[in-house]
Amino acid sequence: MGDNFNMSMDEFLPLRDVVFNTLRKAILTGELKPGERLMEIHLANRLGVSRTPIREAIRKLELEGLVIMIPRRGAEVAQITEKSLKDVLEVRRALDALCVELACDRITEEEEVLLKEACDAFERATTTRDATVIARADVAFHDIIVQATGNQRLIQLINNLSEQMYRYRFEYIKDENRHDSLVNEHRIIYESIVRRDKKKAAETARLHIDNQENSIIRQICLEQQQSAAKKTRSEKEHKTGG
Amino acid sequence: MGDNFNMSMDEFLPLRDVVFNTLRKAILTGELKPGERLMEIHLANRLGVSRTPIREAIRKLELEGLVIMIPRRGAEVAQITEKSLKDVLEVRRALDALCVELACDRITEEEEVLLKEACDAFERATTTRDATVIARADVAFHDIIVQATGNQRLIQLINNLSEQMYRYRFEYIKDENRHDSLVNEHRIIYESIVRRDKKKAAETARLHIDNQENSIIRQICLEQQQSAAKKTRSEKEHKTGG
DNA sequence: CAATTCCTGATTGTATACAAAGTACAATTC
DNA sequence: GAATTGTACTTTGTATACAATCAGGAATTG
Repeated sequence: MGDNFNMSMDEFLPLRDVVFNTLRKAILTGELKPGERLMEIHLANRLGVSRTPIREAIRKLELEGLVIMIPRRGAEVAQITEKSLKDVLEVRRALDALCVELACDRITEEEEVLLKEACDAFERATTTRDATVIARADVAFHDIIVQATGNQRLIQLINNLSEQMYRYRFEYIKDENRHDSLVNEHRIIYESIVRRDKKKAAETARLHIDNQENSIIRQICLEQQQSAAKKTRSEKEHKTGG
Repeated sequence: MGDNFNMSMDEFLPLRDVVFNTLRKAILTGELKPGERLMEIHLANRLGVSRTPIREAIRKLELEGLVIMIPRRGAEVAQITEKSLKDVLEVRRALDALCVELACDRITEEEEVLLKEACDAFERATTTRDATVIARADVAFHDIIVQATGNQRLIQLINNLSEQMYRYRFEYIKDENRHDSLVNEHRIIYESIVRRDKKKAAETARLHIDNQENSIIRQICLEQQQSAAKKTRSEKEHKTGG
C-alpha cells in the first residue's frame, strides 16, 4: 500500500495545516477508508511530525465531519451512508439553486464570458471520454457560478458539501449516456443566467443535482451490497477456517 | 469584569470539548469581544487546564469561523461585518425555506401538536415583554421545524449559522412594534405546514428572515457608527494627551 | 470446558519543556 | 530630535513525558 502520503504542499504553513490538508485529501480520495482508525503515533511517525499537529488536525477533521471521535479510542474515518449522502444532496439542491439565482443578480460581464468558455470547454471535454478531464471541466463551470455569488459563506459551504461527495464525483461522470443531458443542463443554466431567468436557472440546477443523486445513490447501494457480500464471505471463511 | 467563565458543564467530557463549549459560549454571548486576542497561557491559567486542550478547542473554533488565526500571533475573535452577516442571512433564507418545505413532507403528528403549542407559547411570550423569554420561545418554535426535517446535515448547518447571529438575536426581539408581525408569521408558517402548503410556508419563512435582517443590519450599522465615533474620540484624546 | 479475573500492552488525554519567531522598548547614531 | 538597530520578553509552534483508560489474552477457578 502507499506508505507515504504526499505530504508537502506549502512549506511555510503550520504543520497542523499541512497535516490537516494531507489527511483530508487522503480521506476524500479514499486512501483512508471509512471505519479506518487514525492512530496518532502511527500517523506521526508516518508523516514525520509529533503527535501535537496530528491531534490539532484531527480536531478540525472532527468538526468537518470527516472523522468521528470515539471517547478514549480516538478518531476513525466517518462512514458515508446512503442517508448521510441524501442529506448532503438535499442541502446542496437548495444551495445550488441559490447560487444560480444570486449569479443572475451579480455575475459580471467578465464572468459571463468565462462561464460561456467553461460551458463550451465542458462540451468538448465530454468528447474526450476521459473522466478526469470531464470532472475538472465540470468543477470549473460550477466554480465560476459559485464565485459569481460573491457570498463567502456560501462559497465555503458549497465547497465543504462538495468535498463530502468527492469520492463519488466520477460515478455520474463515467456514465456516458448522461453526457448529453449534462451538457444540455449546463447550457440551459448558462443561458438562463445570461437572460437573468432565475426561475429556469434554479429549476435546472435542482434537476442537475437530482441526476447526480441518482447516479451516486446507485453507486453507494452497489458498494454496500459488495461490502456486505464480502463480509458474509469472510465470515464463512472464518467459520470453516476455525 | 467576569474573571471566570462558568467552566463546568459535563464533567466527563474531554477537557478540549469543555474548553470548546466554554469559549464558544463566551464568544457568542459577547463576553469575548471581536478582535480580542485568545492567548493560550492566559486562557489555560484562567480555566485551570494546560495549553493542549486550549489549543485543540481553538482549532475547532477556527474551523467554525468564530476565531481567526494570525500566523505566529495566535487566535483572535472574528469580527462580524455587515457583509459577513448579510452572507449568513442569505444562506439562512434559503435553508430556512428548505426546512419548512421538508417539514411539510415529513412532520409527524406529534410534532404538529408540539409546533402548535410552541406557536401559542410564543404568542403568550410576547405579552411578557421579557426579551429572554420571547427569544427562548422563538428558538423553541423554529427548533421543532428544523428537527422535523430529519436531515442531520441541515440541522447542523442551521444551528451553526444561527450561532453566528446569536449576539444580535435580541435586537429584533426587543422591537415591540414587530411582535405582532412575528406572531403572525409564526402562525402562517404553522398553518402552512399543517396544510402542506410548501409554497406559502417557504415564502413566509423567507419574509421572516428578511425582517430579522432589517433589524439586525440596522443594529450593526449603529454599533459600527458608535465604535467609529469612539475611535476618533480616543484618537483625538491621544493627540491632545501626547 | 466455560467463565471470570487479572495483568500487560497499547492508545488516548493532559501537562510541560524547548525552540522559533515576533513585538515592544530602549539605546545609539546620524 | 528622528530613525534605526539591538535586546529582552512574550507568545506561538512543536516535541516529549506522564497519567488514565481500554482492549485483549493468559491464568485461574468453578
